[in-house]
Formats: sequence, C-alpha cells, structure tokens
Amino acid sequence: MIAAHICSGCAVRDRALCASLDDVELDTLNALGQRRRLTRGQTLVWAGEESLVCANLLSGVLKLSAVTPDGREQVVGLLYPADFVGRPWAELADFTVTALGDVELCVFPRKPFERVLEDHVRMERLLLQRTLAALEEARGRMLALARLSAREKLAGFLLDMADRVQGCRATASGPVTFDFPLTRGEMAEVLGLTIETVSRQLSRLKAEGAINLMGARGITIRDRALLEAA
Amino acid sequence: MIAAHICSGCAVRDRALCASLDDVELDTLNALGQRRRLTRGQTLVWAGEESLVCANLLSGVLKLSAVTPDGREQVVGLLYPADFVGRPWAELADFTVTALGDVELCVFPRKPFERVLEDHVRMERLLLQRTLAALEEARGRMLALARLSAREKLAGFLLDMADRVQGCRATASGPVTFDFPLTRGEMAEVLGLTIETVSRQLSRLKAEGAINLMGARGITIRDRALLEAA
DNA sequence: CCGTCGCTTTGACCTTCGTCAAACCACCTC
DNA sequence: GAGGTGGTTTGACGAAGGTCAAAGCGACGG
Repeated sequence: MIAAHICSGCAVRDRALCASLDDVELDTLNALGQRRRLTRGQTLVWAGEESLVCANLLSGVLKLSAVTPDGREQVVGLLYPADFVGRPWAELADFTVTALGDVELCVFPRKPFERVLEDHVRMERLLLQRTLAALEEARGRMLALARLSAREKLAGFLLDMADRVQGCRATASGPVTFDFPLTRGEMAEVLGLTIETVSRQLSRLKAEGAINLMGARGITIRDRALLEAA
Repeated sequence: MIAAHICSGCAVRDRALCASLDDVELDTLNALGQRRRLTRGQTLVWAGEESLVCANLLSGVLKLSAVTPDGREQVVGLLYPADFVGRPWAELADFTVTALGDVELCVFPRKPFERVLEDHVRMERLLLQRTLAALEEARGRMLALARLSAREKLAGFLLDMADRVQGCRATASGPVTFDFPLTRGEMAEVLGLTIETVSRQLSRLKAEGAINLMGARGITIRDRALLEAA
C-alpha cells in the first residue's frame, strides 16, 4: 500500500501513463520509480549517450533538442506535466532533454521499465496512442518550421502558449495575461529563428496592438483575432 | 489456408507489421485486407477528412503532406515498402497521402483493424516501435528543415536516396547511379525549399563535380565525401 | 518531323531573415 | 548607490533564398 500511498498524491496520477494501471499494478512500477528534481538548465539526458532512463514529467517544462555536428541547435519538442520522457527499446538517446524551469520527474531505469511495459498491455497501448499524437504534432511543426514566416511562427506560438496556460478553459476572446516559461533565446530555438528576429517580431506585434509586453517575461494577448490572422 | 497462400507470396510478409503474426493469425487480418493500386499523383487519404483506412505499403513510394490554410505545402514524411500507413484511433486524417509513383497497398478499414491490433499484442508492440522510430525521424527532419542551408539539405537528401536505392548494401565509396522517384518540385516540397533553389543547388553540386545529372531523373554520386562535407 | 506539354534550368531582382555591434534594462550583490 | 550579470532591444548591413519571367529540353502524339 506504500506505493498506492505515494502515487495517490501524485499530481499526474490520472493523466500520465500510470493512468492505465490499477493500484496493485502501480506497486510494480513504483518499486522502480524514483523522484528527481532538476533546476533550470540542468539536463537529464544527452543526445548520443546511452539511453538509461525513462520518466514521467510531474511538474515544470522540459525541452527536447537536436544539434547539428557544427553546433546549430533546434528544439524538437516541449514536454509538459504528465508527458512521457524517453524512448523505450532504444540503446542510444536521440535527443538532449533539458529543464526549462524547475522540474519534478518520476524516473525509471529503462530496461526494467520496458519489462513492465511489455507486461501491461493497457499501458503499452496508451504509450502507442501518445506516440502517435506526438508524431502528428512533430509533423505539424515541420510544416510550421519550413513554410511559415517569422511573424506567423510567433503568432502561432503565442496562441499556443496562451491556450496551454489557461488550461483547457474555453478560449474566451478577452485579453489573457501570463508569463513565458521560456526566454527569447529559447523561443528562437523552438521556432527555428534567431533571438533578434523573435525580439523584433514581438516588438512589431506590440506596436500593432496585438499584444502587450511587461518586462522580459510578462505578456498579455490583447487582440486574439489579430494573432489568428497570421 | 487461403490467406496464408495470398500473404505468403507477399513482398513484405516478413518486414511489414504482419511479420508479428503467425499464419493462423494472418487469416484474421487477411479477411479484412484488400489489395489496391494507385498511380502517380493519386491520393489515398485527404487531410481533414474522416480517417477510414489503414494500410501496409507493398511497393512504390507515398508522400505524406501537410498544407497551410493558404496553400503552402510541406511533405512531412515519405513512406517506403513495408511501411505502415494511417493512424489508428484517429477520427480524422492528419495528412494527405499521395502516390509518388505507381503504388501497391494492402488496405484495411480502420475500425476493424484497430480491433485486430488490440487483440495482437505483438503487432501492437511492433507498431509502437515503428511509431517511435518515425517520431525520431520526424524530429531529426525538424532540425534539418529549420537549421540547414539549401545546399546541406540537398546533399543530405541525395546521400539518403543513394543509400536507400542500393538497399542496405555496404556503402562503398564508389560512384552510384540511380533515378529519382521524385521531381524537382517534390524534392522542394520535402526539403522546404522552392523548385528553383533545388535546381540551382543541384547545378552547383554538379559544377563542383560531386554529382552528375542525366536528363531530369538520372543522377550519379561521383564524390560522396564532398557531399558528406555538407 | 513538328508542335505541344510538363518539367527543368537560368537570370534578374527583391524580401526576409541572419549577423554583428551597440545600447538598454532589470535584477542582484556588495 | 555602484557595478555586474544575463537577458533584451534596436540599428545597419549583407547573404540566402524566394519571386517573377523567359528560355531550354525531352517525351509523346499526330
């Protein structure tokens, strides 16, 4: 019952992969899991190194990034609470996983985790469905990276953040205020731009009255329609 | 035994998802499957429409493409023989699937196919592993689309094609000759460029002696190292 | 053999975005 | 309050690649 006890207080108990397990099954998994915290900038996994762990993200945001041989970097995915981290059955890690803010994880050693996965069809199915969803998202972002202008990328990104921040609350068109979990540089990495271009486009959107910027992190969406037009 | 008979002659019997099924199980699936041919340019699925089918690709090449509201297009994936087509459990199709050349498919109605999938853990696992691999590939291409120059994209693409064409034969560094399955326009769609840029970069690579072009389709890799340097 | 059709190549020009450089700003420590 | 430090903004400039336009090339049908 210890496991059930620990997990029952878990913020993502019914949204993460674990949602597919009952309390008894959870014991097995919990015996493997270990809580871990990361602070801003710390990295959990390095691309190309041996892939030793999988994890559930409990709180905070992680970035998944790829790097060219000569050092150009691209963020290829953002992970939010309840998302799954890592790639079962892969000997080497594909991408670098880094904390964007302070982060809490529930970490499992990869090999034993694979065994649990193989023994629990429902969990495996849930992972399959999430992977299919992630694949769709990645492909959607390929379109964005390759074909949208800097302005369009930014507008789309802001709308995305806004929706995510206010949970799944109905998107009333009233102004929304929130703080970025990312710096300009990180936004640039996500959108395939440079830091200067991000800054310039934000200034431009502000000048046009679509948004308002307060300090480096604060933002409020003033005219959602104007953003959606891009 | 009819099913086993049909499938046993299948070119991808032991490479497609079906590889996870024994001859008896294959009967179930075969009862659902239907051969279908497409000719160059025909499309199997339209993005946004109801998702009615899944399929195994038997021969030929398919492209998966996404389109912006205003008509800009991006190819987000290429599918080769033995690859799986479609997204189980999705009500709507995410992307448009179009034949690049003449194509043979083994098509299943989605809903019944999902049931088979749910009843065959090994097949579900194989699909999961393939989806994870596809996700990695998609993310790798995000890096390429966002951060590589036109020249680098093309060089990488040519090397890729060359490797794929000569099967998994050891990549001797001798010159390789083959035909593109794609037009310049399609290459542009894949690489996130315009047709003119593709043409110009190919001409440049030819001028530098890295490749040779014969007619619109023929190509030979003359200096592999030169391409790899990009 | 000629004309047409689809695709490719090449050129001239222009826009967008990246590069380099210099302030600027907020926040923190001393 | 002085001085750092890390992130941000702004400007001037240049290069890569997109756009528009015209010609070239090869295959096919008449």
